Amino acid sequence: MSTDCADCPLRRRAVFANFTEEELRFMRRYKVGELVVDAGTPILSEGSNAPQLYTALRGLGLRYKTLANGRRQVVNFVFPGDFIGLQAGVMGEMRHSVESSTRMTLCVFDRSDFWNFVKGNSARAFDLIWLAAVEENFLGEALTTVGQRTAMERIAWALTRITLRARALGLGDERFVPLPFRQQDLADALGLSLVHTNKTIAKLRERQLIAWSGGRLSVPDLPALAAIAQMDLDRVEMRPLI
Amino acid sequence: MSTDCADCPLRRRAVFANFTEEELRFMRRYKVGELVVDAGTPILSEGSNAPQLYTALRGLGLRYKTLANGRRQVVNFVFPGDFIGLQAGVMGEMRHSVESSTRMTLCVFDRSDFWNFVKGNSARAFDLIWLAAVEENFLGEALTTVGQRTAMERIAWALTRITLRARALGLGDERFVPLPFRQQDLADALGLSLVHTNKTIAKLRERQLIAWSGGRLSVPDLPALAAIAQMDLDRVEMRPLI
DNA sequence: CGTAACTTTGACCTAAGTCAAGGCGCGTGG
DNA sequence: CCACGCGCCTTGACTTAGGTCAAAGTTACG
Repeated sequence: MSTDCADCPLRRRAVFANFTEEELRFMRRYKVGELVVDAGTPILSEGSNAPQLYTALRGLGLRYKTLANGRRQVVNFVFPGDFIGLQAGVMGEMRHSVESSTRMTLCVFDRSDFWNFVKGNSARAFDLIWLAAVEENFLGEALTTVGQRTAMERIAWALTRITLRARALGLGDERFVPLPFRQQDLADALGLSLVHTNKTIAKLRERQLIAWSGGRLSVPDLPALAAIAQMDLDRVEMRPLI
Repeated sequence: MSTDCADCPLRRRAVFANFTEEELRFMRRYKVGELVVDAGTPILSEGSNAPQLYTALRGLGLRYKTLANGRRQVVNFVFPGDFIGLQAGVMGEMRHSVESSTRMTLCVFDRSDFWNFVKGNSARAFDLIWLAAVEENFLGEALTTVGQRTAMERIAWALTRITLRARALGLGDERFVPLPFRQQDLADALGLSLVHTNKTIAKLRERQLIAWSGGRLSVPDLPALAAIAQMDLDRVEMRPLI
């Protein structure tokens, strides 16, 4: 059963820009359905010329690239509100794969409508540029993290980022945030080995800076964690929704 | 003396999509001038709310981020045709700095016109999305490189990418490609120390795979270099021009 | 309950980092 | 005109953060 855009679970969240009635009608024209996938399902794969684009509505996932030698780089984590398939929409081919880490609900669009979508509503076009710029910014930060920070700093950075992102979306409660990823996923995101990731997490745990088990993360003192990561906690940004 | 868009040095290059007369007129409306800067000049800086946006016309530069502890991550190299300041245009603030490595010529736009620009021409809006998606794709690849490849692979990857990019733009000749960056820049782009970068380059030189001196790079056997980097040489992409 | 998918721990190894000393080309000014 | 200084590249000796291997715990679940 497909939800109407007016009842989209994301619209209620404060992070997302508000839509007018007219904008809502416009969006409704492009939504072709809803997709629910189980944890561990491939959604798009690298090199594929996907006919469908998505917006994540519920659940978490991973974006990753695979090398010839089998190593894997997790490029980002997918949260509700993320647009999936921009590269396919614009370049005709995905350059990374996307897979669910929990059960996910996705809002489905047709790739063939992409151009009309951009043409038909310049506010939405602007939002897509915004989304792409935010992603670009994130990847620049991730690159900086993997290129310049120590293992301890990287892990602190990733957990801080995830906590911020999840809280902004109203996921979890004031104590816990959902973290359904495996340590291997985190390791692959940060360019670390699984073993070293595990040992570094253990250190953070000993120092009472985090508690992570059963797919839930608790960060009692976020500024302290952010300080380890050498990051500013300032800037929080409003995100547009596609 | 500002060149007219019709005579833009980039339009002649085959990589760039062609403009109609009408599109040309539209672009001309937004160009407010041309800027020439010497090598080593800061163009935009992280955190700044730049009033001007640019397209690189001639010369090469660097995008980079600086950490609290002074370490620097070079996020990308700037080539002719690159749009500079998208983040400022859309988010109001740059999240990385840009600096010239050679004398550069830049095409100047007003940030305040950005919204009208997007609104006034959906083909240009589409191009901006494209540009952002290409950058996102590049950063994902760079992240994968820094996260998963060895020092030797990283250097081979970077030099292959640069050679491809420069050749596509018609820079240099069939033998040499301009490479005005310092080894420190390359090291900062790849998350390696200067010393290790130098020693790795020396190995590639011994094996006759590259020759780099005097700001010029020669790669006699690109497929061999690409093979070391574990990359596909397939996909070459048409780029739009702003 | 069995088993497969994760996490944890310990012992050992190596790719890459750090430190330090030269080298080399080039521009400037005595 | 040459020498001094400065920015960049090169090389060698030594250190270390993080990787690899291997084996034992823990969950989650059919």
